[in-house]
Parts: sequence; structure tokens; C-alpha cells
Amino acid sequence: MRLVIVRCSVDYKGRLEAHLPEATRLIMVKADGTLAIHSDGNASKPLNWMVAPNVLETHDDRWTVTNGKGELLTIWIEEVLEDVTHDLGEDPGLIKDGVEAHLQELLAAQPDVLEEGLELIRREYPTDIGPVDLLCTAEGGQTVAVEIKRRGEIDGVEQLARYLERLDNDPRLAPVRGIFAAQVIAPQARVLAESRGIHAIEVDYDGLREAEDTELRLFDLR
Amino acid sequence: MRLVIVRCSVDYKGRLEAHLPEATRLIMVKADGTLAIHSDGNASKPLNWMVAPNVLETHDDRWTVTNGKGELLTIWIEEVLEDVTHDLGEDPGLIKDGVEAHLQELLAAQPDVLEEGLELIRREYPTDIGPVDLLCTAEGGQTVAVEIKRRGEIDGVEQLARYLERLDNDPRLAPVRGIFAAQVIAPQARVLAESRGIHAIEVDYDGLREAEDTELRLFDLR
DNA sequence: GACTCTATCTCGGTA
DNA sequence: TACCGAGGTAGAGTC
Repeated sequence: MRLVIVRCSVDYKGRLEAHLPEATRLIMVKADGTLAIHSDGNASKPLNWMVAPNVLETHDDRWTVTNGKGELLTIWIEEVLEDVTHDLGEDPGLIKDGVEAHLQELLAAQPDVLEEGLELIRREYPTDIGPVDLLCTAEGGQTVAVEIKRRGEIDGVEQLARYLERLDNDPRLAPVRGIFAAQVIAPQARVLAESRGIHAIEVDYDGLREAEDTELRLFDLR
Repeated sequence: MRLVIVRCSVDYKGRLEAHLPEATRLIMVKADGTLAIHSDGNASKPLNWMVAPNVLETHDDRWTVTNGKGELLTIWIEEVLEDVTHDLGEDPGLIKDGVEAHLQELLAAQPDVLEEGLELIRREYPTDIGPVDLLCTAEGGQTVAVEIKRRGEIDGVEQLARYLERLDNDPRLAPVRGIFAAQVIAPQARVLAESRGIHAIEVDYDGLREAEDTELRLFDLR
């Protein structure tokens, strides 16, 4: 990784056009060529960047970065204040827990949390526009499609509505109704869901996890 | 800005839980307290981070970062390989051109580019599922909702269709028709728009800007 | 490669 | 402050 502190101005032309007036900034160049320009100000994101694969050309007065998509980043170098390079080696990578996939696992294991009598047919049930998170049968036999989000926003409701439209075309499943499940559901998403006849349910992630733990413990004791 | 090259492992608890095994990484601390941990590997995003406002405590063997939302980042320090600080000063900030907001400004100023006789009622007209980009009246008095995108894709058409559905429920406005305006419109988006009775129009950003410049110049000359 | 969807999204605007 | 939509979204997974 190369770290350069430099007084510079920057131009970007590509997906849009952008310009940075002259100031002192950090240029970070990673081993794969990914380049990012950071200010010290209030922002976690870089001001400008160019991800690999790209081609970096460094001259005394300017650096240019180009890629295969016709994007061009030009850094006009005024003064280099520091320029250090470190070999950090391979990174073992991040281990995560608590994302949507986990919420899906928990609800797949206990679908009756959403509605009494609900039973799982399968997870990631495929349609021609993408997989439905959970496909279930309700008490009485009706098919129910479940869309799961960490945060329920309007586009998640749209996504579920599209799936329902598709599933309703399948005579083996129709009529299909929908359940929209999320840890938090935005008011506007709830309005839209209800106007589409979709049931919007907030679920308690920690509660689900605890319930699963209890179940596992009971299983061990048997 | 403080740049620290360090052999470390990391734990994060907050919106999810995450762990980074021991490796050599870069810690970047910005003037406002924003902290980011980068590897040299193929990713432009940091592995872990904590945005300001937060509280950083540094001990010999570990750094902790906490914020008001109950998030906690712990960096277990094994060995510090470099530790430099630079004062970059204030950044004048990024100047962008060609984003949706500009296009909206230009079309709000000259809505008749979309359709002769079109007049603006207001920008960002609020509905209970979100704001409509432009609400206008057509020649003859019919209400017209305009959705503006840089690139016109299917989800933009769906967004407009949702607004139309809502606006049609308002007897003071109904019946409302829609115009979908973008610099480039994808073929599927055009098909969907037309099937919903929505007029899809490609607009020339540079042409609009030029027209506006001309108008301003004429105004100055008066 | 094209398409789809998630994200500790981030960021800016606005009520 | 919370909520909502845009993003040069980035990045991962699937087909």
C-alpha cells in the first residue's frame, strides 16, 4: 500500500464529471491498483476514487488513472509532502454475523412466528425474476411468499409485489399472498404494503435467536 | 489525518458483529474522528470503520472506539510499524456536474421542453409515499407528474406509477398522467412506461444547460 | 458477462 | 433528530 500526502487538484470524467480545487489530501494506492483520494474533513468516503482494474501513469506534475470503461481521473500534483509504501500482505478477511441471511435462517426455522400454522416449503424459491426468500403454506393450504429485510423500505415491498405477480401465474401455487418481514418497517413501506394487501410484520431478531437457542438446548436434553 | 500501519486484530459490535483475525493493516483517523481500517487487498471499502461523532481511546495494547448508538470497535494492537500525522487543513469540497438534481433544476426552469404548454406547480411535491420530482399542469389544465432520472430504468417507471396511483386518489388533482424523463431510457423501461400510459422522454442535458445559459444572457442584456 | 440484491451501505436533503 | 431517496453506489452471488 502506497500512501502519498500531496497538495493537488483533481478532475474526474466518467459516470459524471467532478472537480476538486487545490488542497492537501491523501492518495491511497492499494496493491491491486485501486486508488482513493481522501480529505481530512467530515466524510468516511473518498472524494474521488478509481477501482481496479485500471492503469496508473505517474508524471512529476500529474497522475492519470484510466480504466476500460472510458473513465479518466487526473490528479494535478502541486507538491508531494510524503510518500511511503508498505507491504501489508494478504488479509484473512472479515467474519460477519447478524445480516439478512441470518434473519432468513431464523425465520425459515420458525415461520410460525410470522403467522400461526405457517409451514416452510423452501427457502430461495426460484422465479424467473429472482428468488423468493421463503415460500410457505398457511393453515388451510394457501401459498404465502415471504420477503425478509433487515430494514423494510418501499423497494422491498415492490420486490415482493413483483414476485407475487409471478407466482400467481403458476396454477399450482395461485392464489399467493405476501408477508413482508423486517426488523424495522418504514411508515411509507407499510402504507404501500397494506394498499397491496401485503401483511407487514416487524420481527425481533434477538428474540428469534434466543428462541432458537432454547429450542436447541431442549433438543440436546432429550 | 493520522495514518498508522499496525499488526492487529479487530472486533466490532453494533449494527452487526464482525471480527478480523490478526494481520497488518492501515488505520486512518480523520480530523473529525472518523476511523477506517484498510487492508491492501482487492477492495476499495474499509474492512471496519466508525464514523464521527465517536470517542477514541488509545492504550498500548488496544484502541477502542465508541459512539452514542451503542456501537463498539476494538482494535487489538500487536505491533505498530508506522505512525504519522499530517494536518491537511480544510477541504474546499467536491464540485459535481451531471447528477439528477441538476437535471431536475433545468427541467423545473423549462418544463415546456418536455411538452408544449407545461407549467410547473412545484418541485418535490409531497405524497404519503414520497415526493414527486415535478408536479405540473398541461395545456387544458390536466395535472402531470414528472419523474426525472439520470438513467431511466424499470424501477424509475415503477416509482412514477406508484405516485400516479396516489395522486389519482386526490380529487383536486385527478386524473393525473405521467412523464418519465431521463438522459437515456432503457428499452425495457420504455416498454413498461408505454404499457402504463406513461410518456417516456429522453432529454439532452447539455442542450438544456446551453438553453438556460442563453436565457440568462438574454436576461442580462435586457 | 449480465442480472439481481444486500449493505455496519454513505450522503444529502427536508420535515 | 428521524426519515427518505440518490449514488461514479460497491460488492457478492447466481445464471
